[in-house]
Amino acid sequence: MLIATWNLNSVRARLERLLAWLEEWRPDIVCLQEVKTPEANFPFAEIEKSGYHAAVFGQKGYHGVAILSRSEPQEISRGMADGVDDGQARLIAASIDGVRVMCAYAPNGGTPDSDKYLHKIAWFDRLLRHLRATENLAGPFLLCGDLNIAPEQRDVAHPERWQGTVLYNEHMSEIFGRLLACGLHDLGRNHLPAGTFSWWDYRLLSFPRNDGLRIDHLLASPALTGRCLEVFVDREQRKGKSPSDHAPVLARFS
DNA sequence: ATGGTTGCTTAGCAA
Repeated sequence: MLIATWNLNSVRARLERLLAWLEEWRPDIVCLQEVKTPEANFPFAEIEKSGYHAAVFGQKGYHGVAILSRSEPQEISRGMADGVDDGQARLIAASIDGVRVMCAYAPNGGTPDSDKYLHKIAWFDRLLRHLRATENLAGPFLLCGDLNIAPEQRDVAHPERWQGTVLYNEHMSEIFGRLLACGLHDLGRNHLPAGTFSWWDYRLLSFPRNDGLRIDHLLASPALTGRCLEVFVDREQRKGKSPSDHAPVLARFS
């Protein structure tokens, strides 16, 4: 079983690339972030033609998440259902082939002194409550997505330059640690060598310089962690004509 | 210190 997470940065701007990539890897489940479209404009037909179901939580212009799967998704839930509505589509979950899969796009956080950063912190507080309240972390569970946190020094190409940013600082590492304290395992930490990244800024020739961060994650419950055979980043998808600024992260399970 | 690049939507924001 192959499961992937990919911040596409617009599903419509990168549909041809996505379809070719689905054909290349035929993953069983794909968590997409930043689809940047409401459900009404989501390319369901093209994706279904490729043999995939799509569960979508969309929004006009910004954010938006989706789960693609070869088997039909069950028990789809959108958002956190905690009475808070920040108007941002960042979370969708579904049960597929006996695995509970949650696809998340965490707030970026803007700058450390901004309201956006406070919103990021509050969002993770809500996510942790939501996880504990609604999901069975004792079963096969996977939290995938762009969490906008590089948890450790090994996840940052130039820690001295990134230290203190919204993507890499002690508070963010502590929040990431609280996710792990729920009993989840960071599959990338277990299977990827230090210095493996998933995102490179569009600016400053970041990718050619490999000035990247590992901010896209697959966090698995113990039931799944033991079945993880390998994790890899498909860097080819950061190359070529109009790539996303993120590369897909894939995990293979027995 | 600043700048640099995308996508969505059409000037400016978010990343």
